[in-house]
Amino acid sequence: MTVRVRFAPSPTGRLHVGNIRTGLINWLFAKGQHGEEGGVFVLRIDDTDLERSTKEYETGIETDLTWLGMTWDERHQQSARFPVYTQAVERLKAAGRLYPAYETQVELDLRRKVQLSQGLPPVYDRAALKLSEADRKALEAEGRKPHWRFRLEGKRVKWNDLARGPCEVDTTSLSDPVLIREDGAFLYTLPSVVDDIDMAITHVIRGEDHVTNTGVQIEIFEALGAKSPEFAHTTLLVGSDGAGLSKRLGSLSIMDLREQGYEPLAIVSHLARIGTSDPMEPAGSIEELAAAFQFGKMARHPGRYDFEDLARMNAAVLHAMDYASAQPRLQNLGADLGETFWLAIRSNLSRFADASLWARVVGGTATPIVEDQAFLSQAAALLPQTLDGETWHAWTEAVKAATGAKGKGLYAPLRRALTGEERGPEMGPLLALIGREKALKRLAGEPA
RNA sequence: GCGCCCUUCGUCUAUCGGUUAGGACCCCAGAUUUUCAAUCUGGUAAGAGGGGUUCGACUCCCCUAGGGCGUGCCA
Repeated sequence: MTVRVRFAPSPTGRLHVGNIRTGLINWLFAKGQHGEEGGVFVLRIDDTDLERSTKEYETGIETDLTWLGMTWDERHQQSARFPVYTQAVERLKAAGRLYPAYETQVELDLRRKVQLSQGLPPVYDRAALKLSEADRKALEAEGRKPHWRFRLEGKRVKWNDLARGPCEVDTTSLSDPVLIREDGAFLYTLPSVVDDIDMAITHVIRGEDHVTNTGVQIEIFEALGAKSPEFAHTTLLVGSDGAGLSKRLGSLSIMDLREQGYEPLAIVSHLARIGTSDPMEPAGSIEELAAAFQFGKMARHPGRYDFEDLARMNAAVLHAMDYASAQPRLQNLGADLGETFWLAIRSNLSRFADASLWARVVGGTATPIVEDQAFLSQAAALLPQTLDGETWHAWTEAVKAATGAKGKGLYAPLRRALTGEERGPEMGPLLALIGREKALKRLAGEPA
């Protein structure tokens, strides 16, 4: 059977590292399946909240996924499926599993507080279940509108979780979930189940914050006469301070990371490897990550999201990037000075955009840093007529012999004069790229 | 409060009753017959605390401490 997974973000904000990790794990699991084409990755736009959902965010989600290489095979829109949800509602009502309740949020809050203060679990007491037809009429005559709750069977719901092993949720200790709000809006729970059934989702993979939901949702799957999919609940991410990160990470949106110059492959490799036994090094491609994906490799405790790891990943991705991949982007930066140039600078980059600095040093104007002009003049006099990749070694030997300078005292002043920078890529290839004319001027202390 | 999950080098982790407790990152050192970086090689470094069970426990059980999550007319 073909594996079918889904990723269902709400277009109420940009994708951030927390929810993209869930999406990525789904993608990796699906695409890592054996068989001709791997599993199917379904993108489901969860825009049932019409107030907060926007087209801009929807586009943003697609942009981010595409950029990361997480292509989708199917795309669905929940806002287009309200009739389907209504049908399911009718079936649940007919089965006696959905009942109207009339408490206001204020009343419910108060009741919860009272329960808590008495040391009781804050579970809905099902008062509405005891309402007679006349009671309901009376309440509606007062102008109250019902919200609808799903009547839990109150049993131990069990499943074998792909990530956590055997799981059990005791639904007797849970409140009957509200499926339809007073204003008629569907809450996440029902559309999610109905869609999983209709879209033939075989594996629901999500964060462990959904474990309790799964207990409830399995009951809904059953109430709708459907077989539950497999479930996998992965651990959440915490920040490097160890505090939970999933719900307060506006600053870690994929868009921000992109703007800060992080490579998609670095982001995806990092996210796929946090909390796993795989080494923290970049994969060659997202497909490679998929091939290596296994739930068994993931730890059961929260993984730390560490920016320093991401930065190192990013540098490593750049260091290994071939010219064919880099070339179009170098052109965009106006920094395409050929393959030799790219190979010379890539191992020194931490962000791709840094390439433009070296393009300027090589092809544009640099202002030399001069401390000892006499030394530089001596060196300039020794510079060969023609420069190539071997020149640097021979030249520095000659300068050393002539001046007695060595080590850092020899190389650092030359680097600073020739590039105007304290640090950078290997000077051998760089010198040849800079060329004799510019090199001489810079050694003379003139910007060139 | 209650429920579920978790706790091994600084960090991410392997181990599924007997191991010199392994790997990766960071860090340190050496090499690249003299530079920062990159690269290569080597090295330092760990089982939260307390009780059990067992010939033997990181591994199984209990308690404590700590962390994550849940307990919504959010998703």
